[in-house]
Amino acid sequence: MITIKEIARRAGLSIGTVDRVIHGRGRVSKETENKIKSIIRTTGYKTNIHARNLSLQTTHHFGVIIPFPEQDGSYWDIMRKGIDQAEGELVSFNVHRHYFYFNKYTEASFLSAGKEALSQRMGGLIIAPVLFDASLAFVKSIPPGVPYVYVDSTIPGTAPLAVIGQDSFQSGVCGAKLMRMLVQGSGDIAVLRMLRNNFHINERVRGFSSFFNDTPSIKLHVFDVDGGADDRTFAGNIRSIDSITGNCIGFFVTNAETHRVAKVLNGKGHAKWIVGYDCTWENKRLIEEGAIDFILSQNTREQGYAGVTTLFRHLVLKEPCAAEVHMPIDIVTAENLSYYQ
Amino acid sequence: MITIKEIARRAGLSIGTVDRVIHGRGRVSKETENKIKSIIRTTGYKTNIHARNLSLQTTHHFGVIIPFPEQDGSYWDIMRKGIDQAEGELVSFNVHRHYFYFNKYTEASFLSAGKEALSQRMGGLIIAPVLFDASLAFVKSIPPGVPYVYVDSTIPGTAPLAVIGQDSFQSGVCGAKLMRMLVQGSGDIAVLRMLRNNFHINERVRGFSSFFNDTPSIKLHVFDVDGGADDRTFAGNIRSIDSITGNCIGFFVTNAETHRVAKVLNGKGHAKWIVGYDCTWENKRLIEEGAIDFILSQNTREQGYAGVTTLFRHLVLKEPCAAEVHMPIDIVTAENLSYYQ
DNA sequence: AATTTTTGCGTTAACGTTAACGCAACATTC
DNA sequence: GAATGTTGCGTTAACGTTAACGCAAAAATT
Repeated sequence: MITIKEIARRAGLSIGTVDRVIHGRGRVSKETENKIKSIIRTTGYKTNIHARNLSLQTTHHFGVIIPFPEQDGSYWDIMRKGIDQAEGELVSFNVHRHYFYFNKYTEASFLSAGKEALSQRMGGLIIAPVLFDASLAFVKSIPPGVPYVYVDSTIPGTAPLAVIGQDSFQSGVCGAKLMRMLVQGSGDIAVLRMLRNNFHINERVRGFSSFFNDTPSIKLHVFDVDGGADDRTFAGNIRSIDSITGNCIGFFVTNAETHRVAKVLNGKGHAKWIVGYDCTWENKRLIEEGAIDFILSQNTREQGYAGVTTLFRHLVLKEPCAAEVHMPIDIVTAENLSYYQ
Repeated sequence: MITIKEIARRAGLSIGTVDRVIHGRGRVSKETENKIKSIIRTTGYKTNIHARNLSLQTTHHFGVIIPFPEQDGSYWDIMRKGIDQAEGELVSFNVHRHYFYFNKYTEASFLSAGKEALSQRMGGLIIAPVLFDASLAFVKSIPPGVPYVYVDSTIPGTAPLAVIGQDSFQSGVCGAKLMRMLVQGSGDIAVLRMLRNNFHINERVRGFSSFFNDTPSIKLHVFDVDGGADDRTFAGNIRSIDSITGNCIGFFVTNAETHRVAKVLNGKGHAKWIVGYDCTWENKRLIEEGAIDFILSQNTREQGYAGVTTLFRHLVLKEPCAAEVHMPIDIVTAENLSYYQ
């Protein structure tokens, strides 16, 4: 591996000049600059990461702006696990994560979390842009030079370092395939839209429905359900949906609140087929008990992990990284449950 | 972060002595040693990885002893992808992998590959111990100080740094669950044991069968099939199995040769349900075409990746690592296919 | 013409660890 | 008692990069 010293020797210059060229710090003649750059190109010089970090002696602070861990049925707690794991593996590089939580139901909460992250001068940001307008506004206030990656969702028209997420439409299709295997022949299926105006959830519904487009023997009923309601209200809503349709034998639940639906419908014995989302603790427990049949995992933990490593590769290793990371659509059921978290 | 220099200062000694204690290089009095060790404990000293690597300036050579990539329906080529990816991510650490392929049908081939790896003085080894006796013999000849990790399988009674693999029994159970959904009601199912005396394959058969223990409406027929046979012979064997049983509507194929079975049975239109193993190129293509219904992935790519990173964490970072890594049992079907490799 | 500023480069200490080397003081061997 | 280990420690150069500092010479401003 060629070093700066060797480049300097070949160019008949000092390492200081080479360093200035590499970092574009100026105070170098055009001619010298070109000479050094050509040597760098032809020799394929790569900066020694250890020497750099030893010399720089910097700590890297990553800001993580996500909803409170317990929201969405503790969905965000899973992501935190992945983030913490990544931080643990990168201690040697002085990488530290700082959480700035927000309430996913109020824009002000998001904005203040973002503001706080910026005021604490994070070197990079991991953002869950679940609130579209607030995210758009906030992202514009991020100083240039501070890279940010999106997890879970994305905001078109912005310039993140990377987008990490899952194809929600296709996951809906996948859910439909599983439901089709459970509900063979003909029957009615309820699709529970757990949030209005949520891109992910709408895409899941769209993907699910598309699968049954040419299947007249299956009838879909789409219902809006307030996933944030208290247990009593929620149970009442689910029960009334069940009684309205009467003969729905399958329920597709479009977010991590699947367990709450399962508890109402399959609380005493298995009565309905249930396909839902996300490997939260509660959902895993209910799969084990047989109350949920399939869970589609967003690989939430891996999303968090990938968010940190992406920032790490960019900020610490200064290496290029993929602009889009598509998480696989994991199918989780009782028989392979224990290997997912 | 505390440094060696600081430890030396607190102990009233020089950094040379501290270094000797840390590396157990002797030439230090018992009393001094204890004093330094206690300071290390109380301060939680952790060696600076960058300084170490900068100083050591070593290249790490990892030997990878696996079957020829094209064997087992190119199964091993997938693992190679994961290994190469890991190497790519670790270039900064001067980590290099060297392949020593063997023919999985001859022990001599394995032994010579292993011998060659040792003669080239690899710092660590990744071994696929698919040949039990040969692996056992070889592993005994590995010099102490050269760590090795197993991928795919394991050899009890040996002392690998880590074992990376999948619970084959449980994957068989998982395959049975999927088959049960495809073959509802009653019917006959063929189980193709693709290799004799192979631990993994036998476990998969055992897991699959156990699922149907209490299901009298399903009748299982276990057949031994030579997965190494040429296409003509192979097709003949599959066809004769099909005609012997006559009414088998589901086929459980216990290794990556699933595509060859699917080509024979579902070559023209979907006639039989097929559940098999491993996301090889051919298998993926046949899932897309609808000739294979479900594939259980061993996460082969991730196994290779984990093999390299495990050695890396041990040899380069000198950090502890998990002794057992269980890969999830990924369920792959047409609707989520594109996100797996 | 005298001054300040800019340009273009070299020099150097520092980051933390490693391991070779040096060197007293003491112990052992012939 | 002279020669030869051994023990227990300190000193130092090196690894490659960074960035502050210094300093001529040339250019620009008074």
